[in-house]
Amino acid sequence: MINLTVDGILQEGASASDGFGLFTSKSVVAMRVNGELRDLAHKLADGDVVEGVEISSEDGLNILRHSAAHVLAQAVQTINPEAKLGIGPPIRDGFYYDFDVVDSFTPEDLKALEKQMERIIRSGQRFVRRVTNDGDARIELSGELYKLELIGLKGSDLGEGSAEVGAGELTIYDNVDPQSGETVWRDLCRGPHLPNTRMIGNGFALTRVAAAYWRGNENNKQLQRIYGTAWPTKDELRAHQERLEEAARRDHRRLGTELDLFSFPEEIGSGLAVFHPKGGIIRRVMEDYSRKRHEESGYDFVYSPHITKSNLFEISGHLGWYADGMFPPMKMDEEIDENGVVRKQGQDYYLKPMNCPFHILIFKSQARSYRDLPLRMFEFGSVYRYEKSGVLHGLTRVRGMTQDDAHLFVTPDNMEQELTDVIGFVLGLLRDYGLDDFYLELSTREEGNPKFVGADDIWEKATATLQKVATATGLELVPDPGGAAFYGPKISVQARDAIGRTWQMSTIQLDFNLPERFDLEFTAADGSKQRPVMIHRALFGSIERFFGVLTEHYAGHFPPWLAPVQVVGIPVADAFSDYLHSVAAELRKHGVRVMVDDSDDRMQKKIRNHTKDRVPFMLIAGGEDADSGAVSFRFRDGSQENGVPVDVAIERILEAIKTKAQV
RNA sequence: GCCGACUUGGCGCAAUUGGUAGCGCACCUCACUUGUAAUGAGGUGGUUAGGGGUUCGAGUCCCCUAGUCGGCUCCA
Repeated sequence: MINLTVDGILQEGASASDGFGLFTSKSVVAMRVNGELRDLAHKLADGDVVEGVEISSEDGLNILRHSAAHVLAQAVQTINPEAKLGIGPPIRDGFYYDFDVVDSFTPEDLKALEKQMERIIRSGQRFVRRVTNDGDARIELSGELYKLELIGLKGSDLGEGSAEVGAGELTIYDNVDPQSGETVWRDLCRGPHLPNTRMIGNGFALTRVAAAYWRGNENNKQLQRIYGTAWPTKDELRAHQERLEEAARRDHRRLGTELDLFSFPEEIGSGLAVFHPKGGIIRRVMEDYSRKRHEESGYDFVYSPHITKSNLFEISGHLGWYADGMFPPMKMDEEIDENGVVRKQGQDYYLKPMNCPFHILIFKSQARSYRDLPLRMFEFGSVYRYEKSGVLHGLTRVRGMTQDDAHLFVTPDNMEQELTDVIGFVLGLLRDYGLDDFYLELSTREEGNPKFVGADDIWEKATATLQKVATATGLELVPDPGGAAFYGPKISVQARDAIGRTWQMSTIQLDFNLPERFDLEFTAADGSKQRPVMIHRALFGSIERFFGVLTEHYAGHFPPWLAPVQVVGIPVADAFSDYLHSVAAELRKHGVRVMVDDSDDRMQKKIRNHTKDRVPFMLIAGGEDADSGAVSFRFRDGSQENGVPVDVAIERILEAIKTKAQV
């Protein structure tokens, strides 16, 4: 008889000695004992504080997925005993397991492995924890070289490998066949696990195979990784798969083709996009509005060339630490005349990977006074970065892009006000584009790491300032210690889209390095020379990327102010084309992007076409409408409103455009 | 960059074990003139990403190059 506190209630003289006795609900799959996750089989001691872990909780799902990963590994080694085990942790929505195998897995292999997993699951093997020690484990797992490496690393920072060996005792989980009582498989593992494999149920699926570097280091061997997903029920698995399908339907690469917005012609090269007329309208409207807002907020518009002599990026330091990410130089060789005299000096020119040094030169073009500051320079600056081929992804990771880039040169005294203004500006503008669910991330330096440049006091002041202005927004603030660039701390704005995915949008970054390198200064009120602080800030990140994010956010249903075609007129029959043309002419006078579909398709076909094209307003007119001076609205969702007087219809359309409403 | 898969007319897809490229949409022509998601008929269009090889014969097999996709690593 022991005393336990179970789910917050004190049980004196409890008869149960483990979780099986304590929790009768089948949905409790593990427990927290004094804060530590334990198997249900864990023997409880007097005074323990115990909480049941529901399978649908975050901990429960992780345990389910981790157990599924074990079953996958067992299945792989059943089919291929030569496979060596890497690590197999739970991840968001699922799990993976890494294997060292001679031949990589195929989709057919996955089918076979799923079948094998089902067999293991149905056999109801028990997961049994066994404490071991380094020496015994090394003997027992002598064939598993990766596991041996993990044993050697026990206690150090393993990242995802921490599912294998934790800080406490070294443990192995045996899979015990319930009929024979024999151990049929084992894995080095910290646990905990489900009581038995049967509880994994049928809500799992293997999803894909991929290569992954052992312990995440690209200098290490690549292992074959199998990804899977696992849920408490088949229905939840199905719901997850439907979420993936919804994301696929919204994929901007697919919509870019379907809606004729942009393409990546192979002839131009990887990661280099062209915008088609319809995408061009959206982009231009995005840019126009951004320009207008910047103008209203006191930014100066500047322009700079796409290429520069190497010298500029030597001063900035980019060639020193970032040359791999830049396109290689255009070499202008020196010319020597017949007398051996250098007529023209050789030069390397580079495509710019960033705009800051150019803006700095504008700052330096004259002596600056504290009265000039803050100085805010804005440019839609096109930059080129030689991203590795494997990382390119639609518009969100490209090699040529245009940043909505600004650099603010401020005095240390300006800093707080300026940062407050910038963050307000950023959030306001993002909201205008239809994103309104944000959180902030504050990236700070790692204490004691010498790679971070700049004086301690200015780091402290800058970090405190960022913290203060970020907190003042009232948004959730996630710390990112050690995530700062070496030259300064930053705030990044993370936005959640319509289906809950988060995208890193704007960054606001302080820079103590470039003002130093370029020896920037201004004359203070007391006549002394002082160094300004630089703030880098991009709202969209890049226009291309933001375009991609908005496309996915709206699933192609751009709000009227952004839609390439805002209104399309559809006559019920040819005879009503002229009537709709006159309505269109009136709309056009107000700057509305409108067309009348007077092709000889049938009306139903036109409705179908323009619905698929995501035109926000379809205006339909036939005899009834023409007679009464009205039109009928049809919207993208299929709803309709008939007999709306033309002037009312026009007013509604103009209002929706003006207010940036979604329809 | 690494591992794997993939690349067939503008788009989406077919083509038994290698036997000599088809379909839908789009496009063009003609007819039809229609009240809320596909009118009918006819037609144009591909040396199967590019190059090389094996073979009597290659979209199908092999190699190289480019591109795409999924991951890994990376993202100043």
